[in-house]
Amino acid sequence: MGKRKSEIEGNTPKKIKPHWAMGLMDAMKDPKNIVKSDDLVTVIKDAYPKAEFHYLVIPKEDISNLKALNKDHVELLKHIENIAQEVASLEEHKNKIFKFGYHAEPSMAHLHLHVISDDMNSSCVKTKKHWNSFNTPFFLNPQDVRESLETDGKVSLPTPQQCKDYINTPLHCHKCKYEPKHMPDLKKHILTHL
DNA sequence: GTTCTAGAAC
DNA sequence: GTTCTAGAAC
Repeated sequence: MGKRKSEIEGNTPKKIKPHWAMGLMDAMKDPKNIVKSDDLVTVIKDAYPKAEFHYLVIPKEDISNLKALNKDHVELLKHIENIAQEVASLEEHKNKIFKFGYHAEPSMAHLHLHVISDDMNSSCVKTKKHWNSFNTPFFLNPQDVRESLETDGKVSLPTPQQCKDYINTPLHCHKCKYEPKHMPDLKKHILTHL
């Protein structure tokens, strides 16, 4: 293995978050985004929903991402999952199916659990990455995340290469065997499952 | 994360 | 010629 570019150039390998990655902080503070909150978490609507309903459950404790978790956070994760289930069960979501997951490599700082209806029917879904981040193993099951934390004291994550492969997986419908030619094709196709 | 757009794909 | 996607953004 060759040296990484950052090492060759003598840069610090530690990544610095760009300003846009801090967006959840501000979104969390703005009352108009807040769906519900308690001592431990805030639930907001995703600013660019990737389905008809799309929420984020965010702990108030400053946790950057899954890598920052330890066994002391297991109860918090259980709480996050419970709140996610509560939000999904709201009356306005009657007859909707929801799924829950953490992105393996989130773009935004601050731990957040996605609570998203399974229709994927949204004008904000535009790219293969959008699609695959919710419809491949890039979308991590919350129980699996919590159980690996309980067992190992840290969250078991796919490697960066596995993440790339998940995101670059050829497009496929999440409800049937259909393999679309491209995103506009897929976006038309999913309307048949509504 | 989004926006924009060059050039690939058709 | 138009549609679509992938990569830069100071």
